[in-house]
Amino acid sequence: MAAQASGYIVQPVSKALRVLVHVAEKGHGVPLAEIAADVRLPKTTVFRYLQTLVAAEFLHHDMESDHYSVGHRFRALARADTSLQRLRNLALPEMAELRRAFNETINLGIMVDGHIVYIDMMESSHALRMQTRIGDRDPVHSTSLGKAMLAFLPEAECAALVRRSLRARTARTVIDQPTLLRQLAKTRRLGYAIEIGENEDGAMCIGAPILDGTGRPLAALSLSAPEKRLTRTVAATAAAALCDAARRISVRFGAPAG
Amino acid sequence: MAAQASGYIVQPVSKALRVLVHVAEKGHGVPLAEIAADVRLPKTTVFRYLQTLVAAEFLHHDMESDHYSVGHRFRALARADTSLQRLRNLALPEMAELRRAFNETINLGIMVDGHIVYIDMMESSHALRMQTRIGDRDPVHSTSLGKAMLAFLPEAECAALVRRSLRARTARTVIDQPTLLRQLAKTRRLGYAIEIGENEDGAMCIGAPILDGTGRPLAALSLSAPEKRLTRTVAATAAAALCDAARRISVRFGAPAG
DNA sequence: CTGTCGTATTCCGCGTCGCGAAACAAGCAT
DNA sequence: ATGCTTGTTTCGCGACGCGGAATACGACAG
Repeated sequence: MAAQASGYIVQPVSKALRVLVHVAEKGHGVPLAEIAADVRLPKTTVFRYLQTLVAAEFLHHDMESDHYSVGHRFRALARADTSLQRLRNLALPEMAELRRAFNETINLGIMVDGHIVYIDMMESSHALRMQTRIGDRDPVHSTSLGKAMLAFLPEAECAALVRRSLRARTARTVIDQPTLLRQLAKTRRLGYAIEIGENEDGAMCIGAPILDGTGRPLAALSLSAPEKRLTRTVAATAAAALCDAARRISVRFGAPAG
Repeated sequence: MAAQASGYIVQPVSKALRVLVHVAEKGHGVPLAEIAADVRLPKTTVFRYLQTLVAAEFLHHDMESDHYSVGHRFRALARADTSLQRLRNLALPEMAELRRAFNETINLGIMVDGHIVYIDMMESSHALRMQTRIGDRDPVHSTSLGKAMLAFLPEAECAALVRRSLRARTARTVIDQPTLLRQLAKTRRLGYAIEIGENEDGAMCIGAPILDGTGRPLAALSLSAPEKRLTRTVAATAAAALCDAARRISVRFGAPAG
């Protein structure tokens, strides 16, 4: 194992990972003895690592046969990661096309524990342009991305998020719950969300949700621009284009094509 | 953390996994400080875990921004696991149908470091039947599963595996390399492999490869039965059925339908 | 250029806790 | 029964992981 190099290697961790890799690489359940032999570590040690990995649900222990195999925590993480990978790949060309068509900043974001985080972005070439950095977070209720996802979340989850205290980012941020719910209903009807100066003074934003096969929003696309530049008619065509793009991505995730 | 219960939890491992989970759950790169704060562990400790996780390539460290994100080792494991999951799901109904049609033992196997390992199996109801256990391994060159996969492997890899010293399992095991290569050429032509008493005396086996979108074999299906019971004509129809089943699974993995 | 953050690293001495041989238990063959 | 094989538990030694504090680096402001 190439576990040296940096002097800051924590042996237990390093060795436990070797065990994890070994179990994951075989497709089937493996017994303790075999693992210990293959990884060249004392049975006792491997035993402890396995217990720990099982407790963390990275591995699964089948009591019947005393075999170890990959656990659901590991699978869940993997799935989350690959779906993100996939999302980026599918979204990037659509975003490029949107940027080309409108020359405004296009964002791709997901929701993580009640916040919007930007996972990709293409900037407009205007000197005056909206800027967010990948990895940044914004509140759900003050962004078009957030509203677009909120609107298509299952009733209960949406309600829970709206019920939290809503912080005002600007003078125009809507912090009144009934008002927000009304906007969400409208978003559901139109298929896209709008936000004007609610997150950043002078900026506005249009967002459309990307849904998976079950109808759950897993991300959203948005176009953001200075309020002045987005005339009513441009905004309308942009909204349509965003919805089209978002829908094309959605179908690749199993959403109904209609 | 539900890391108690069993008294055999290794703290460094347990805590490092928490760090891993945390990084993987956010879709984007995370800086050390944020991780440390979120996981409620001292910066120094988290730092060491990160170093270790990066060394094992479970995480990736972007030197530019000093951000940590999931690494390719993790991705590779995840991919391997999910494709196996998928394989089982797709193969099971096909296997059930084959078992029903011929009432012989049907095996599903993959190749792992130069051996065939059985990852699923459905038994015939005959008293005299072939039996392997899930997780068992057999040589590549003495099984129809192995030959089926070998034949469709890229030239170089196939050659490397054939070049190894071939151990004889029975009197009829082919250990002569030219002979084996000739059989593989035939397998490529027919689309399936045959083995008669080469792995187990009195047993014979027909195997067909499951290919992915790139044409690489990722598994194989086989039917195994006592040599006596498989007449020439039954063998022929079984081979055709196996190939059909294998092909149906292959297309689900992106292989050309033709 | 100089100070002041806010990061990521490095140092280092303390004492925890992970280690692994060996003893134990539980199956499953012969 | 008796030998195997497996997983589990015990226990005392001392390596090594720990984390506070000190340092280095870099970004930004004045």
